[in-house]
Amino acid sequence: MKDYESLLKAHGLKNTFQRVSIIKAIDKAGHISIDDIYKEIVVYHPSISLATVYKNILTMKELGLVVEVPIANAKSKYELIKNDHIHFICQKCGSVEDKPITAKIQHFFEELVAHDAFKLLSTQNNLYGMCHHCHAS
Amino acid sequence: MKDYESLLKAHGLKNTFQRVSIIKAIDKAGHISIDDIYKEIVVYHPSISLATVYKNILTMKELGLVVEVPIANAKSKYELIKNDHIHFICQKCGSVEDKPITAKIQHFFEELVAHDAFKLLSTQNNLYGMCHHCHAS
DNA sequence: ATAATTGCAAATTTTTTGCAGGTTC
DNA sequence: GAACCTGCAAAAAATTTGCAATTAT
Repeated sequence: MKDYESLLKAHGLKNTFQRVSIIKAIDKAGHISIDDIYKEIVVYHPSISLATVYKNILTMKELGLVVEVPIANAKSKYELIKNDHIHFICQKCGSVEDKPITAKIQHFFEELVAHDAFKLLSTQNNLYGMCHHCHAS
Repeated sequence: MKDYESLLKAHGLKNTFQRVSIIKAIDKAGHISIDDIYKEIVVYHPSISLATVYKNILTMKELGLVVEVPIANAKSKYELIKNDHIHFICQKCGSVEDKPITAKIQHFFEELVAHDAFKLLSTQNNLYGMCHHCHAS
């Protein structure tokens, strides 16, 4: 991802410095909490308000630009919209990594929901444990 | 589940009316928010305090008796500990249903983490969409 | 009897809101 | 210039804490 301005425009949002900063922070981190988005931006743009981050995350979520990743025993993180995937969540350091979902699994999910007449829209698959790095230390 | 007293004892917790009520509410609902646990108990035990529910959910979570089910765009719900499974989450009515995870999926996850030297402890798989009932109406 | 647990009230933290001034298109 | 956005401060909501009284073992 690079052209954040177009991304905003495509979703009917005005192009502000604050918004570009928010998207940039999410894109850079991959997965990041609201608080951490704010902390990152405030360094180089001290006048930004936390309320602005909250408002924009809400808007971007509603427009489907950003997706909330709720995490057990932690605050939600946010990611830019992407295809369904699997999260490796380290319970020690809190890191979140994406892994591709295979067609096989996708298919399995589709079979599962079909059986129940559940209309599937998206999936979130969190694998909790310890990342390589934390496990080694 | 039926013998809530033994469940508490097994986790080293004293057997109080409040705790049994909390576990009973979770067991009955399957998945329920802290607020709703409180609302359900206060009807027949008006002196219970919301703080007690909070404190106990925290304790039970730490002891592994109860598991937090974080949900995108909603408050976390709680369930009694059980084997890993899949959640069907209706984005209209908020209902959560459990579906068994198959050996196929388990196996897929295990292969995936092995490849990354990630130490897998548990999984949470949320399928978001619309349940049969809401979809029909 | 002892240690744990509860309920209350207050404190803290998190999130939302209203609005005046500023900015984008 | 119109509609949209921002920052601030205040409000509301959610969660945690301290402590005296109560309860379980």
